[in-house]
Amino acid sequence: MKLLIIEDEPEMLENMRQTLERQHYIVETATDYSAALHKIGVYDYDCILLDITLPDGNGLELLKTLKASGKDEGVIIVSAKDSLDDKLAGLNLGADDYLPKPFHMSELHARVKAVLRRRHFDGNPHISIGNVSIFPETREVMVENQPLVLNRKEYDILMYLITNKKRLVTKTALAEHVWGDHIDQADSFDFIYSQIKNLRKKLEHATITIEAVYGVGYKLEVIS
Amino acid sequence: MKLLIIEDEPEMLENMRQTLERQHYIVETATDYSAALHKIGVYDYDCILLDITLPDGNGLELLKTLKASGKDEGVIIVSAKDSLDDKLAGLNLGADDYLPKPFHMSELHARVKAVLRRRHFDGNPHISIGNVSIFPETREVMVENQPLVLNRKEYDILMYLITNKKRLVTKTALAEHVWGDHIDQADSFDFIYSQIKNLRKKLEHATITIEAVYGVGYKLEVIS
DNA sequence: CTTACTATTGAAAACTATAATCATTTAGGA
DNA sequence: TCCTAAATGATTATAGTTTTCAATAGTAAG
Repeated sequence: MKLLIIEDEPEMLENMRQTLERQHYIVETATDYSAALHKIGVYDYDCILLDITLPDGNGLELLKTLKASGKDEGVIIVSAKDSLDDKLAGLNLGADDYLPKPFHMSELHARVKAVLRRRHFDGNPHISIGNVSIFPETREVMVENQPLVLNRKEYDILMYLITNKKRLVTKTALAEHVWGDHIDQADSFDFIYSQIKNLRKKLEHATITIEAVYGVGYKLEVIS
Repeated sequence: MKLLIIEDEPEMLENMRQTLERQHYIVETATDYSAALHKIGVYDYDCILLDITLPDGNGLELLKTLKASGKDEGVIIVSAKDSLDDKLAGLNLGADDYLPKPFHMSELHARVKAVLRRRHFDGNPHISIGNVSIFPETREVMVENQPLVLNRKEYDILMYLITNKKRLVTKTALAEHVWGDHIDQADSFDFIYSQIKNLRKKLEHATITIEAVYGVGYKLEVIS
Protein backbone atom coordinates (compact mmCIF):
# COMPACT_ATOMS: atom_id res chain seq x y z
CA MET A 1 0.00 0.00 0.00
CA LYS A 2 1.39 3.34 -1.03
CA LEU A 3 0.86 6.57 0.80
CA LEU A 4 1.69 10.15 0.06
CA ILE A 5 2.33 12.56 2.89
CA ILE A 6 2.00 16.22 2.04
CA GLU A 7 3.43 18.20 4.90
CA ASP A 8 5.83 21.09 5.18
CA GLU A 9 7.14 20.84 8.73
CA PRO A 10 10.21 18.63 8.48
CA GLU A 11 10.00 17.17 11.95
CA MET A 12 6.34 16.26 11.70
CA LEU A 13 6.98 14.77 8.29
CA GLU A 14 9.79 12.56 9.53
CA ASN A 15 7.71 11.39 12.42
CA MET A 16 4.84 10.42 10.23
CA ARG A 17 7.06 8.71 7.69
CA GLN A 18 8.78 6.62 10.32
CA THR A 19 5.58 5.56 11.96
CA LEU A 20 4.02 4.47 8.72
CA GLU A 21 7.07 2.84 7.23
CA ARG A 22 7.34 0.74 10.33
CA GLN A 23 3.90 -0.58 9.44
CA HIS A 24 5.19 -1.63 6.03
CA TYR A 25 3.57 1.04 3.96
CA ILE A 26 5.40 2.54 1.04
CA VAL A 27 5.67 6.17 1.99
CA GLU A 28 6.36 9.06 -0.32
CA THR A 29 6.39 12.68 0.58
CA ALA A 30 5.94 16.16 -0.76
CA THR A 31 6.69 19.33 1.14
CA ASP A 32 4.79 21.87 -0.89
CA TYR A 33 1.78 22.40 -3.09
CA SER A 34 3.47 22.17 -6.44
CA ALA A 35 5.53 19.09 -5.65
CA ALA A 36 2.41 17.41 -4.34
CA LEU A 37 0.44 18.29 -7.43
CA HIS A 38 3.14 16.83 -9.59
CA LYS A 39 3.39 13.58 -7.68
CA ILE A 40 -0.34 13.12 -7.64
CA GLY A 41 -0.45 13.66 -11.37
CA VAL A 42 2.27 11.18 -12.15
CA TYR A 43 1.79 8.39 -9.65
CA ASP A 44 -1.17 7.05 -7.86
CA TYR A 45 -1.59 6.34 -4.21
CA ASP A 46 -3.83 4.37 -1.95
CA CYS A 47 -4.14 7.10 0.58
CA ILE A 48 -2.99 10.68 0.80
CA LEU A 49 -2.28 12.54 4.03
CA LEU A 50 -2.82 16.16 3.34
CA ASP A 51 -1.72 19.07 5.48
CA ILE A 52 -4.01 22.04 4.89
CA THR A 53 -1.56 24.85 5.40
CA LEU A 54 1.20 24.68 2.84
CA PRO A 55 3.79 27.35 2.05
CA ASP A 56 2.62 27.88 -1.52
CA GLY A 57 -1.08 27.14 -1.45
CA ASN A 58 -4.03 25.73 0.38
CA GLY A 59 -4.51 22.03 0.87
CA LEU A 60 -8.22 22.29 0.28
CA GLU A 61 -7.53 23.60 -3.19
CA LEU A 62 -5.35 20.63 -3.83
CA LEU A 63 -8.10 18.33 -2.65
CA LYS A 64 -10.57 20.02 -4.99
CA THR A 65 -8.23 19.57 -7.94
CA LEU A 66 -7.61 16.00 -6.98
CA LYS A 67 -11.25 15.06 -6.80
CA ALA A 68 -12.04 17.00 -9.95
CA SER A 69 -9.47 14.98 -11.86
CA GLY A 70 -11.45 11.87 -11.08
CA LYS A 71 -8.86 10.23 -8.89
CA ASP A 72 -10.29 8.34 -6.01
CA GLU A 73 -7.53 7.76 -3.52
CA GLY A 74 -8.40 8.01 0.14
CA VAL A 75 -7.61 11.37 1.66
CA ILE A 76 -7.02 12.21 5.28
CA ILE A 77 -6.75 15.88 6.08
CA VAL A 78 -4.22 16.81 8.68
CA SER A 79 -4.64 20.23 10.10
CA ALA A 80 -3.07 22.40 12.76
CA LYS A 81 -6.18 24.38 13.38
CA ASP A 82 -8.99 22.27 14.71
CA SER A 83 -11.62 24.39 13.07
CA LEU A 84 -15.05 23.02 12.42
CA ASP A 85 -15.27 25.00 9.20
CA ASP A 86 -12.14 23.47 7.76
CA LYS A 87 -13.27 20.08 8.81
CA LEU A 88 -16.64 20.38 7.15
CA ALA A 89 -15.14 21.96 4.05
CA GLY A 90 -12.67 19.11 3.80
CA LEU A 91 -15.18 16.36 4.27
CA ASN A 92 -17.52 18.05 1.81
CA LEU A 93 -14.78 18.05 -0.76
CA GLY A 94 -14.57 14.31 -0.41
CA ALA A 95 -11.92 13.74 2.22
CA ASP A 96 -12.32 10.48 4.11
CA ASP A 97 -11.19 11.66 7.48
CA TYR A 98 -9.96 14.69 9.36
CA LEU A 99 -7.15 14.57 11.88
CA PRO A 100 -6.44 17.65 13.98
CA LYS A 101 -2.90 18.28 15.19
CA PRO A 102 -1.41 17.41 17.51
CA PHE A 103 -2.13 13.71 17.36
CA HIS A 104 -0.61 10.49 18.57
CA MET A 105 1.26 8.51 15.96
CA SER A 106 -0.78 5.45 16.84
CA GLU A 107 -3.87 7.44 16.03
CA LEU A 108 -2.41 8.21 12.63
CA HIS A 109 -1.86 4.58 11.89
CA ALA A 110 -5.36 3.68 13.02
CA ARG A 111 -6.92 6.27 10.73
CA VAL A 112 -4.90 5.22 7.72
CA LYS A 113 -5.81 1.61 8.32
CA ALA A 114 -9.47 2.50 8.63
CA VAL A 115 -9.49 4.48 5.41
CA LEU A 116 -7.71 1.77 3.47
CA ARG A 117 -10.04 -0.84 4.80
CA ARG A 118 -13.15 1.17 4.00
CA ARG A 119 -11.99 1.79 0.45
CA HIS A 120 -10.79 -1.63 -0.46
CA PHE A 121 -13.01 -3.97 1.42
CA ASP A 122 -15.77 -2.04 3.08
CA GLY A 123 -14.91 -2.65 6.68
CA ASN A 124 -14.66 -6.37 6.26
CA PRO A 125 -11.95 -7.74 8.49
CA HIS A 126 -10.87 -10.17 5.81
CA ILE A 127 -10.96 -10.45 2.05
CA SER A 128 -11.86 -13.64 0.27
CA ILE A 129 -11.25 -14.40 -3.34
CA GLY A 130 -11.57 -17.92 -4.66
CA ASN A 131 -10.35 -20.19 -1.89
CA VAL A 132 -7.93 -17.57 -0.64
CA SER A 133 -8.55 -15.44 2.43
CA ILE A 134 -6.45 -12.53 3.51
CA PHE A 135 -6.36 -10.94 6.92
CA PRO A 136 -4.81 -7.53 6.48
CA GLU A 137 -4.58 -6.93 10.22
CA THR A 138 -2.14 -9.73 10.68
CA ARG A 139 -0.97 -10.03 7.09
CA GLU A 140 -1.93 -13.70 7.19
CA VAL A 141 -3.10 -15.59 4.18
CA MET A 142 -5.09 -18.81 4.11
CA VAL A 143 -5.74 -21.19 1.24
CA GLU A 144 -8.51 -23.67 1.94
CA ASN A 145 -8.16 -22.72 5.60
CA GLN A 146 -4.55 -23.79 5.60
CA PRO A 147 -2.13 -21.03 6.48
CA LEU A 148 0.07 -19.88 3.63
CA VAL A 149 3.30 -18.18 4.55
CA LEU A 150 4.19 -15.27 2.32
CA ASN A 151 7.07 -12.93 2.85
CA ARG A 152 6.73 -9.20 2.69
CA LYS A 153 7.10 -8.52 -1.00
CA GLU A 154 4.99 -11.50 -1.98
CA TYR A 155 2.24 -10.35 0.31
CA ASP A 156 2.40 -6.79 -0.99
CA ILE A 157 2.19 -7.97 -4.57
CA LEU A 158 -0.70 -10.29 -3.91
CA MET A 159 -2.51 -7.58 -2.02
CA TYR A 160 -2.06 -5.10 -4.82
CA LEU A 161 -3.24 -7.53 -7.44
CA ILE A 162 -6.24 -8.40 -5.34
CA THR A 163 -7.28 -4.83 -4.78
CA ASN A 164 -7.24 -4.60 -8.57
CA LYS A 165 -8.62 -8.03 -9.28
CA LYS A 166 -9.61 -8.78 -12.83
CA ARG A 167 -8.12 -5.48 -13.86
CA LEU A 168 -4.92 -5.18 -15.76
CA VAL A 169 -2.01 -4.10 -13.60
CA THR A 170 0.96 -2.75 -15.48
CA LYS A 171 4.37 -3.74 -14.36
CA THR A 172 5.20 -0.11 -13.74
CA ALA A 173 2.19 0.34 -11.48
CA LEU A 174 3.09 -2.81 -9.64
CA ALA A 175 6.68 -1.73 -9.20
CA GLU A 176 5.58 1.67 -8.02
CA HIS A 177 3.18 0.33 -5.44
CA VAL A 178 5.29 -2.43 -4.08
CA TRP A 179 8.74 -0.94 -4.36
CA GLY A 180 8.14 2.79 -4.41
CA ASP A 181 9.07 5.32 -7.02
CA HIS A 182 12.83 5.08 -6.90
CA ILE A 183 12.33 2.13 -9.18
CA ASP A 184 10.81 4.37 -11.84
CA GLN A 185 13.02 4.12 -14.86
CA ALA A 186 14.04 0.58 -14.08
CA ASP A 187 15.87 -0.99 -16.96
CA SER A 188 14.74 -4.48 -16.10
CA PHE A 189 11.78 -6.12 -14.44
CA ASP A 190 13.73 -9.12 -13.27
CA PHE A 191 12.82 -8.51 -9.67
CA ILE A 192 9.15 -8.61 -10.52
CA TYR A 193 9.48 -11.78 -12.55
CA SER A 194 11.28 -13.39 -9.70
CA GLN A 195 8.69 -12.52 -7.10
CA ILE A 196 5.82 -13.45 -9.39
CA LYS A 197 7.38 -16.83 -9.93
CA ASN A 198 7.67 -17.55 -6.23
CA LEU A 199 4.22 -16.23 -5.55
CA ARG A 200 2.70 -18.43 -8.23
CA LYS A 201 4.40 -21.44 -6.76
CA LYS A 202 2.99 -20.70 -3.36
CA LEU A 203 -0.45 -20.22 -4.86
CA GLU A 204 -0.37 -23.65 -6.50
CA HIS A 205 -3.36 -24.91 -4.57
CA ALA A 206 -5.28 -21.67 -4.78
CA THR A 207 -8.14 -21.08 -7.16
CA ILE A 208 -6.70 -17.79 -8.28
CA THR A 209 -4.03 -17.32 -10.86
CA ILE A 210 -1.76 -14.52 -11.96
CA GLU A 211 -2.00 -14.20 -15.72
CA ALA A 212 0.64 -12.41 -17.74
CA VAL A 213 -0.56 -9.86 -20.27
CA TYR A 214 2.09 -9.82 -22.90
CA GLY A 215 4.04 -6.61 -23.05
CA VAL A 216 2.04 -4.91 -20.34
CA GLY A 217 1.66 -6.54 -17.01
CA TYR A 218 -0.47 -8.94 -15.01
CA LYS A 219 -4.03 -9.68 -14.19
CA LEU A 220 -5.45 -11.69 -11.35
CA GLU A 221 -8.11 -14.19 -12.31
CA VAL A 222 -10.31 -16.53 -10.37
CA ILE A 223 -10.39 -20.09 -11.63
CA SER A 224 -13.89 -21.44 -11.80
CA MET B 1 5.04 -20.84 24.43
CA LYS B 2 5.83 -24.50 24.72
CA LEU B 3 3.54 -27.32 23.72
CA LEU B 4 3.66 -31.07 24.13
CA ILE B 5 1.96 -33.27 21.58
CA ILE B 6 1.20 -36.79 22.72
CA GLU B 7 0.24 -38.80 19.68
CA ASP B 8 1.22 -42.20 18.34
CA GLU B 9 0.37 -41.97 14.63
CA PRO B 10 3.53 -40.63 13.01
CA GLU B 11 1.84 -38.86 10.14
CA MET B 12 -0.68 -37.09 12.30
CA LEU B 13 2.07 -36.12 14.69
CA GLU B 14 4.20 -34.62 11.95
CA ASN B 15 1.28 -32.68 10.61
CA MET B 16 0.48 -31.22 13.95
CA ARG B 17 4.08 -30.39 14.70
CA GLN B 18 4.56 -28.59 11.42
CA THR B 19 1.40 -26.58 11.75
CA LEU B 20 2.26 -25.42 15.21
CA GLU B 21 5.93 -24.80 14.64
CA ARG B 22 5.01 -22.61 11.73
CA GLN B 23 3.17 -20.50 14.28
CA HIS B 24 6.35 -20.18 16.31
CA TYR B 25 5.46 -22.45 19.16
CA ILE B 26 8.14 -24.57 20.73
CA VAL B 27 6.86 -28.07 20.05
CA GLU B 28 7.89 -31.24 21.80
CA THR B 29 6.44 -34.66 21.28
CA ALA B 30 5.88 -38.02 22.88
CA THR B 31 4.59 -41.09 21.09
CA ASP B 32 3.52 -43.23 24.00
CA TYR B 33 2.21 -43.15 27.52
CA SER B 34 5.44 -43.71 29.36
CA ALA B 35 7.46 -41.22 27.34
CA ALA B 36 4.72 -38.68 27.88
CA LEU B 37 4.64 -39.29 31.60
CA HIS B 38 8.35 -38.78 31.79
CA LYS B 39 8.34 -35.53 29.85
CA ILE B 40 5.50 -34.12 31.86
CA GLY B 41 7.34 -34.96 35.05
CA VAL B 42 10.56 -33.30 34.00
CA TYR B 43 9.49 -30.24 32.03
CA ASP B 44 6.53 -28.02 32.08
CA TYR B 45 4.41 -26.90 29.21
CA ASP B 46 1.92 -24.20 28.43
CA CYS B 47 -0.45 -26.56 26.70
CA ILE B 48 -0.62 -30.30 26.13
CA LEU B 49 -2.31 -31.97 23.18
CA LEU B 50 -3.33 -35.39 24.29
CA ASP B 51 -4.41 -38.28 22.12
CA ILE B 52 -6.69 -40.59 24.07
CA THR B 53 -5.76 -43.89 22.51
CA LEU B 54 -2.11 -44.66 23.08
CA PRO B 55 -0.34 -47.97 22.50
CA ASP B 56 0.56 -48.52 26.14
CA GLY B 57 -2.21 -46.84 28.07
CA ASN B 58 -5.18 -44.57 28.10
CA GLY B 59 -4.87 -40.83 27.69
CA LEU B 60 -7.54 -40.18 30.25
CA GLU B 61 -5.43 -41.95 32.86
CA LEU B 62 -2.56 -39.71 31.97
CA LEU B 63 -4.77 -36.70 32.36
CA LYS B 64 -5.87 -37.89 35.79
CA THR B 65 -2.27 -38.33 36.91
CA LEU B 66 -1.36 -34.96 35.54
CA LYS B 67 -4.10 -33.11 37.34
CA ALA B 68 -3.46 -35.07 40.55
CA SER B 69 0.14 -33.92 40.53
CA GLY B 70 -1.04 -30.35 40.77
CA LYS B 71 0.26 -29.22 37.39
CA ASP B 72 -1.95 -26.75 35.68
CA GLU B 73 -0.99 -26.69 32.04
CA GLY B 74 -3.77 -26.40 29.50
CA VAL B 75 -4.90 -29.71 28.03
CA ILE B 76 -6.66 -30.34 24.76
CA ILE B 77 -7.87 -33.85 24.21
CA VAL B 78 -7.56 -35.16 20.70
CA SER B 79 -9.59 -38.21 19.99
CA ALA B 80 -10.40 -40.45 17.06
CA LYS B 81 -13.74 -41.49 18.41
CA ASP B 82 -16.12 -38.63 18.74
CA SER B 83 -17.87 -40.14 21.70
CA LEU B 84 -19.85 -37.98 24.04
CA ASP B 85 -18.78 -40.13 26.97
CA ASP B 86 -15.11 -39.61 26.32
CA LYS B 87 -15.66 -35.96 25.84
CA LEU B 88 -17.48 -35.54 29.11
CA ALA B 89 -15.01 -37.72 30.95
CA GLY B 90 -12.15 -35.66 29.60
CA LEU B 91 -13.67 -32.33 30.43
CA ASN B 92 -14.62 -33.57 33.89
CA LEU B 93 -11.03 -34.52 34.51
CA GLY B 94 -10.08 -30.94 33.82
CA ALA B 95 -9.27 -30.83 30.13
CA ASP B 96 -9.77 -27.42 28.58
CA ASP B 97 -11.05 -28.54 25.23
CA TYR B 98 -11.93 -31.59 23.18
CA LEU B 99 -11.04 -31.94 19.52
CA PRO B 100 -12.46 -34.91 17.60
CA LYS B 101 -10.48 -36.30 14.66
CA PRO B 102 -10.36 -35.64 11.85
CA PHE B 103 -9.85 -31.91 12.13
CA HIS B 104 -8.47 -29.11 10.06
CA MET B 105 -5.03 -27.93 11.03
CA SER B 106 -6.32 -24.38 11.20
CA GLU B 107 -8.83 -25.57 13.76
CA LEU B 108 -6.00 -26.98 15.80
CA HIS B 109 -4.19 -23.70 15.86
CA ALA B 110 -7.35 -21.83 16.79
CA ARG B 111 -8.01 -24.13 19.73
CA VAL B 112 -4.49 -23.90 21.06
CA LYS B 113 -4.60 -20.16 20.83
CA ALA B 114 -7.92 -20.07 22.62
CA VAL B 115 -6.72 -22.26 25.45
CA LEU B 116 -3.55 -20.27 25.95
CA ARG B 117 -5.48 -17.06 25.95
CA ARG B 118 -8.07 -18.31 28.38
CA ARG B 119 -5.43 -19.45 30.82
CA HIS B 120 -3.24 -16.44 30.74
CA PHE B 121 -5.59 -13.55 30.27
CA ASP B 122 -9.09 -14.88 30.37
CA GLY B 123 -10.39 -13.98 27.00
CA ASN B 124 -9.03 -10.48 26.81
CA PRO B 125 -7.81 -9.67 23.32
CA HIS B 126 -4.94 -7.73 24.79
CA ILE B 127 -2.94 -7.68 27.97
CA SER B 128 -1.97 -4.51 29.73
CA ILE B 129 0.65 -4.18 32.39
CA GLY B 130 1.95 -0.81 33.42
CA ASN B 131 1.98 1.32 30.31
CA VAL B 132 2.64 -1.69 28.11
CA SER B 133 -0.02 -3.37 26.02
CA ILE B 134 0.41 -6.61 24.15
CA PHE B 135 -1.74 -7.87 21.30
CA PRO B 136 -1.06 -11.58 21.02
CA GLU B 137 -3.00 -11.89 17.76
CA THR B 138 -0.55 -9.73 15.92
CA ARG B 139 2.35 -10.01 18.33
CA GLU B 140 2.39 -6.25 18.52
CA VAL B 141 3.48 -4.36 21.58
CA MET B 142 2.68 -0.79 22.50
CA VAL B 143 4.26 1.44 25.11
CA GLU B 144 2.22 4.55 25.86
CA ASN B 145 0.33 3.85 22.65
CA GLN B 146 3.54 4.01 20.64
CA PRO B 147 4.34 0.83 18.78
CA LEU B 148 7.38 -1.02 20.04
CA VAL B 149 9.08 -3.38 17.65
CA LEU B 150 10.28 -6.58 19.25
CA ASN B 151 11.79 -9.49 17.43
CA ARG B 152 10.71 -13.05 17.98
CA LYS B 153 12.83 -14.05 20.94
CA GLU B 154 12.37 -10.74 22.67
CA TYR B 155 8.61 -11.04 22.32
CA ASP B 156 8.61 -14.61 23.57
CA ILE B 157 10.64 -13.69 26.61
CA LEU B 158 8.48 -10.71 27.45
CA MET B 159 5.37 -12.81 27.02
CA TYR B 160 6.66 -15.52 29.29
CA LEU B 161 7.67 -13.07 31.96
CA ILE B 162 4.32 -11.36 31.75
CA THR B 163 2.33 -14.54 32.09
CA ASN B 164 4.34 -15.06 35.26
CA LYS B 165 4.39 -11.47 36.37
CA LYS B 166 5.69 -10.76 39.83
CA ARG B 167 6.67 -14.40 40.13
CA LEU B 168 10.23 -15.55 40.02
CA VAL B 169 11.17 -17.12 36.71
CA THR B 170 14.25 -19.27 36.78
CA LYS B 171 16.67 -19.03 33.92
CA THR B 172 16.14 -22.70 33.21
CA ALA B 173 12.39 -22.27 32.95
CA LEU B 174 12.87 -19.30 30.71
CA ALA B 175 15.30 -21.15 28.48
CA GLU B 176 12.98 -24.13 28.28
CA HIS B 177 9.94 -22.12 27.35
CA VAL B 178 11.54 -19.81 24.90
CA TRP B 179 14.17 -22.06 23.36
CA GLY B 180 12.92 -25.60 24.00
CA ASP B 181 14.55 -28.40 25.92
CA HIS B 182 17.54 -28.99 23.69
CA ILE B 183 18.99 -26.17 25.73
CA ASP B 184 18.69 -28.24 28.87
CA GLN B 185 22.19 -28.76 30.05
CA ALA B 186 23.37 -25.42 28.74
CA ASP B 187 26.76 -24.54 30.14
CA SER B 188 26.20 -20.83 29.84
CA PHE B 189 23.32 -18.43 29.94
CA ASP B 190 24.96 -15.89 27.69
CA PHE B 191 22.16 -16.04 25.17
CA ILE B 192 19.66 -15.14 27.86
CA TYR B 193 21.75 -12.27 29.16
CA SER B 194 22.06 -10.95 25.68
CA GLN B 195 18.36 -11.01 24.93
CA ILE B 196 17.47 -9.58 28.32
CA LYS B 197 19.83 -6.72 27.71
CA ASN B 198 18.24 -5.86 24.37
CA LEU B 199 14.77 -6.25 25.76
CA ARG B 200 15.51 -3.96 28.68
CA LYS B 201 16.82 -1.33 26.33
CA LYS B 202 13.67 -1.44 24.28
CA LEU B 203 11.59 -1.22 27.43
CA GLU B 204 13.35 1.95 28.53
CA HIS B 205 10.20 4.03 28.44
CA ALA B 206 7.97 1.34 29.86
CA THR B 207 6.82 1.29 33.45
CA ILE B 208 7.79 -2.32 33.85
CA THR B 209 11.23 -3.61 34.60
CA ILE B 210 12.97 -6.93 34.50
CA GLU B 211 14.69 -7.49 37.81
CA ALA B 212 17.49 -9.99 38.20
CA VAL B 213 17.27 -12.37 41.14
CA TYR B 214 20.81 -13.22 41.94
CA GLY B 215 21.74 -16.78 41.24
CA VAL B 216 18.24 -17.78 40.14
CA GLY B 217 16.54 -15.85 37.40
CA TYR B 218 14.31 -12.89 36.76
CA LYS B 219 11.16 -11.26 37.97
CA LEU B 220 8.97 -8.76 36.18
CA GLU B 221 7.94 -5.78 38.25
CA VAL B 222 5.69 -2.84 37.63
CA ILE B 223 7.16 0.53 38.50
CA SER B 224 4.76 2.69 40.42
C1' DC C 1 9.42 -19.04 -40.50
C1' DT C 2 12.24 -15.73 -38.63
C1' DT C 3 13.21 -12.13 -35.73
C1' DA C 4 13.05 -9.22 -31.79
C1' DC C 5 11.20 -8.76 -27.76
C1' DT C 6 8.94 -10.46 -23.43
C1' DA C 7 8.31 -13.81 -19.85
C1' DT C 8 9.61 -17.84 -17.05
C1' DT C 9 12.69 -20.37 -14.46
C1' DG C 10 16.44 -22.03 -11.27
C1' DA C 11 20.35 -20.85 -9.12
C1' DA C 12 23.62 -17.68 -7.17
C1' DA C 13 24.76 -13.58 -4.93
C1' DA C 14 23.88 -9.65 -2.05
C1' DC C 15 21.61 -7.90 1.57
C1' DT C 16 19.13 -7.67 6.01
C1' DA C 17 17.63 -9.06 10.31
C1' DT C 18 18.15 -11.94 14.04
C1' DA C 19 20.47 -14.71 17.32
C1' DA C 20 24.50 -16.57 19.54
C1' DT C 21 29.14 -16.02 21.12
C1' DC C 22 33.03 -13.86 23.13
C1' DA C 23 35.72 -10.72 25.98
C1' DT C 24 35.40 -7.42 29.32
C1' DT C 25 33.42 -4.86 33.03
C1' DT C 26 30.48 -4.36 36.98
C1' DA C 27 28.15 -5.95 40.91
C1' DG C 28 26.43 -9.38 44.64
C1' DG C 29 26.88 -12.34 48.48
C1' DA C 30 29.51 -15.30 51.68
C1' DT D 1 38.35 -10.02 49.90
C1' DC D 2 37.27 -13.51 46.67
C1' DC D 3 34.41 -16.04 43.77
C1' DT D 4 30.69 -16.22 40.90
C1' DA D 5 26.69 -14.03 38.54
C1' DA D 6 25.11 -10.57 35.65
C1' DA D 7 25.51 -6.82 32.33
C1' DT D 8 27.35 -4.91 28.33
C1' DG D 9 29.44 -3.90 23.70
C1' DA D 10 31.29 -5.86 19.91
C1' DT D 11 31.82 -9.55 16.92
C1' DT D 12 30.53 -13.60 14.48
C1' DA D 13 27.28 -16.87 12.74
C1' DT D 14 22.96 -18.09 10.86
C1' DA D 15 18.70 -17.64 8.60
C1' DG D 16 15.61 -15.40 5.73
C1' DT D 17 14.56 -12.31 2.14
C1' DT D 18 15.27 -9.94 -2.03
C1' DT D 19 17.76 -9.02 -6.18
C1' DT D 20 20.61 -10.29 -9.91
C1' DC D 21 22.14 -13.25 -13.46
C1' DA D 22 22.10 -16.59 -17.16
C1' DA D 23 19.68 -19.82 -19.69
C1' DT D 24 15.35 -21.16 -21.80
C1' DA D 25 10.73 -20.72 -23.61
C1' DG D 26 6.91 -18.17 -25.48
C1' DT D 27 4.52 -14.31 -28.26
C1' DA D 28 3.40 -11.10 -31.80
C1' DA D 29 4.47 -9.05 -36.06
C1' DG D 30 6.68 -8.85 -40.39
